[in-house]
Amino acid sequence: MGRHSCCYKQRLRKGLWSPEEDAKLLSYITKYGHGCWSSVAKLAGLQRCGKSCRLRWINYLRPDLKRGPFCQQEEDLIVELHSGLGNRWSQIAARLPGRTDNEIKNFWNSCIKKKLRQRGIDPTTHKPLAKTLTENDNEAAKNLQFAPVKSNEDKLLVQSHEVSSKPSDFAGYLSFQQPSLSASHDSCTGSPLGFNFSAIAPSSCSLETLTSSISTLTTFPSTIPAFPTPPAQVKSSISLPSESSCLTSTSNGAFSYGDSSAPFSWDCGNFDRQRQGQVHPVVEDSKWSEYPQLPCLTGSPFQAFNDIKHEPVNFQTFGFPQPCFQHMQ
DNA sequence: AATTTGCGCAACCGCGCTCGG
DNA sequence: TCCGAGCGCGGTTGCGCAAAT
Repeated sequence: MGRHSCCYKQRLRKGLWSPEEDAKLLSYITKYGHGCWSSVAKLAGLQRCGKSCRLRWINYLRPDLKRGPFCQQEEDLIVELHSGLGNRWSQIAARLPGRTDNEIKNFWNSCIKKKLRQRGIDPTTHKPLAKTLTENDNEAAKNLQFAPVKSNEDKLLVQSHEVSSKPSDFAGYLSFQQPSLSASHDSCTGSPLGFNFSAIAPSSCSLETLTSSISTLTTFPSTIPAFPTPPAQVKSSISLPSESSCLTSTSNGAFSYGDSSAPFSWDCGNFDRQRQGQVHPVVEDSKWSEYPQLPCLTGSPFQAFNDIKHEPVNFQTFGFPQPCFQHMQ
């Protein structure tokens, strides 16, 4: 813990607050409110800088603080919000009454990060850890990713990753596991955009098995928020990740509304942290030829993978509600 | 029993923004 | 328009305690 330069100049106290200091600050703010923090310090008779007083009040003395350990519901909400907002702790805290940004940040860094990693999820991207992205094609094939996601009948889930296990495990895993889905939201409107789900596929599992296993997973849990009603007319869209990010990104099958000229668009997900939660621009029909196109991936995932595995291309889009497949390497 | 290591959390740092003079 | 003070936020530090050695 360092000390503010103003504290040096004015020989102000640093470090932990004593109960007496807390009492002074609490008593003063309860009576008069805080107003200008630099004057609070003086008027309350504290040898502290205003900044320190503000922090102490916000993180500890405020009467509406909840305290105590985070419950599972709060933890889930933090993960969900973080997937859309990133490290914007103050915005996340605004959605958790009684919790401070500092508290949430500490909880994230000390607990949640670790838990996510244990589950094979990258805490930064909220996507499966991409440990095999640089390995050879055979290895990449085991990590084939299935992007979308949702059919007209509110069915179908997403995607695979790898793990070493018996082929038979995979079918069982998908069939019996109630997946922990996380919803992604539009950061502007707050409306749900899509869902992330990762299932673990054994490395020895054939892609045919994998495909059939996915098809057995057909029901959304009832807790998933309502999906936005798609408009009558749907327009395909494409968004462009940066050249570097496209090599390491994963897909979550997010839906997004386009701008006013495009009633609805859908893409294969978020490509890097900067773009997460943003509404991607809709590409005009006439501009499509300017972008790298993949083969139409309406066949099996296996075929799709074979078609695109050597292409350093971003992704493929389809009109809602067609599923598509994506692969990164 | 003494020492080391790891972890959680409170508090500080430093940057960028806003606002008033 | 410029400048400085104040504020808010995300990142970082280091204290204190418990577990491990």
